[in-house]
Amino acid sequence: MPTSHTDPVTLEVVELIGTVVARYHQEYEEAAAAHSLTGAQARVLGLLTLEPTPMRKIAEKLKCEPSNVTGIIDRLESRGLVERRPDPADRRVKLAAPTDEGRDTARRLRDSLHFAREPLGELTGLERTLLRDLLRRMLGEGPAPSAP
Amino acid sequence: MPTSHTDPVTLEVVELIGTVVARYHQEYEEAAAAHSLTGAQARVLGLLTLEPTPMRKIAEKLKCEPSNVTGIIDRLESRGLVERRPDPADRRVKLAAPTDEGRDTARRLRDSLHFAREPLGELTGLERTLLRDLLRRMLGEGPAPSAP
DNA sequence: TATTGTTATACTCTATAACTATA
DNA sequence: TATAGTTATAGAGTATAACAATA
Repeated sequence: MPTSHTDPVTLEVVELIGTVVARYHQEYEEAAAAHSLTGAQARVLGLLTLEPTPMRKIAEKLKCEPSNVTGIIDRLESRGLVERRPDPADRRVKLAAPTDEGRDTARRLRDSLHFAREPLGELTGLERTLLRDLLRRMLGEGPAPSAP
Repeated sequence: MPTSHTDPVTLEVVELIGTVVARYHQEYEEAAAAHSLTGAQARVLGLLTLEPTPMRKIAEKLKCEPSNVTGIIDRLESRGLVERRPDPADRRVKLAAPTDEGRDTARRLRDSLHFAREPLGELTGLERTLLRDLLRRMLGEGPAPSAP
């Protein structure tokens, strides 16, 4: 039963994943910088394009303290990419939402993220399906290897 | 020829890799914090355990400006985990090297990084070999699918 | 002249604690 | 009283520019 954590194959997979992580982050930061955004600002902006979000919830997604979100939204707002709206249901809450320009910036940024797409070009459709199923199982997102 | 960058499988793989990256980073930061180190300090300390390294080269590995390395090494040095040594071959160069305590801390930190080992426990040896070969090809590290 | 490391400066992200306005 | 958001503060990482020592 090959579940050892120190066999050569496992160690190499760990190292390869480390390489993937490093490349992913580097490209993400560069793509953000190309739009004059920091990584944190880019992440928040991307988050808000899904739906207007209370400050508190943004902090949870970012896994940081709520007080930090104030500054990040401040800077995005001062650039006209985000606005604060009142929540009709609870006057304590402020919803952060992207402006039209913010949505446009987020879209262009998303399109510029080539990583994990360029490299995947090396793999056939079958191999990508295989990779998807392996990653799914690894992440415990159900072993269901559905059809491509 | 399935090399599209927008088919459902590719998009899901991209998303899964994003999840892997997020989990990896989170656990790395937590492991570093458990040893009272920042992520950057932990990365540098790990780097130095491979070999004593000139300040300039550390900056290249971290992909940051050399001026930043001064502060990171300062903080590691003030805690007794790292020391600066002269380079006999070039008196301009300072080599950063871990102390015994630094090496010990780096080892304990490395042992505490469970990610990409725990999740891999879900996969059989054959599946891990498969995953390794897919990641290798994706990263352009040679298509050689050597035996497990 | 060019390179290595450092200093000085400014900005962003981070956590902590105290504050306000609502609930 | 409890919660949402903010402010104030301090520490760390980052880039830029200028500097001393050495090559």
